[in-house]
Amino acid sequence: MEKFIMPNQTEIEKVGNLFKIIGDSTRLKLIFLLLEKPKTVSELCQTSGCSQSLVSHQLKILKDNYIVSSSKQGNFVTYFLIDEHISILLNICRTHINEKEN
Amino acid sequence: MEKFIMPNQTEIEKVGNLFKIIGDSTRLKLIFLLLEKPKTVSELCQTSGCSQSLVSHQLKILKDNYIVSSSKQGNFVTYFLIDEHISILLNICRTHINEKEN
DNA sequence: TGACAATATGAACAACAATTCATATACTAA
DNA sequence: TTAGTATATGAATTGTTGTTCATATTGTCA
Repeated sequence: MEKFIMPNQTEIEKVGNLFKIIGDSTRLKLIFLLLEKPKTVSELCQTSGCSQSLVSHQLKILKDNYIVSSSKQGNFVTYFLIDEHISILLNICRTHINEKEN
Repeated sequence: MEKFIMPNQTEIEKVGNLFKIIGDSTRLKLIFLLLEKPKTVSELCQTSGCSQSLVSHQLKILKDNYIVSSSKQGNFVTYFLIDEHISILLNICRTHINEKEN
């Protein structure tokens, strides 16, 4: 049990925003794909089955929220997850789901 | 580092849904208030500053998603968090935010 | 340079979700 | 039973967000 400190409204909104970002199937799929290993936009399009435009739009949102970063080699842009918190969050969430639902 | 297993579409949607539930400021505020200790609807209205109707609506969503439960004594209904996963999720998220933003 | 490939982006649309308002239900106490 | 309190809920509205479409940008290689 961690010590609990009630966050102020600003922090509540930041936390809420992070969960909102992850709380979308398309973005979450991209995150899971990147969890395996870094990938280019076109690889993400293929493996996710989403359109190129949609993938780019959602990657931008993930990037603006410090969840992924990218590097460019020629025409290709490779995206990767920035840190491990996301991975931990996802694992806890999956545990929660498996316990609470059928 | 945890072992990684790519989830299927169904699991992705479940995980996404859970994050979506938490990813709303009003619900998150209620969760934080309940993290301190169980509270009645009217207590939640007072401490959150939200209308009674809004609080009830959002509590229903939290309940439908197995995040809170409730018990009734007379006219009053006390809500409480079901398990500790939420608390862990929130702490990780707060850590993430403090590291990545100013 | 010109043609092509990979990615990004603005605008429009459609779907969805949060909030409010009015009212219903359930319970208590007189 | 009646009045009053706590909570729940349906419908309407408003705001937000995901997705698509068309097009722009950036880089490669003949």
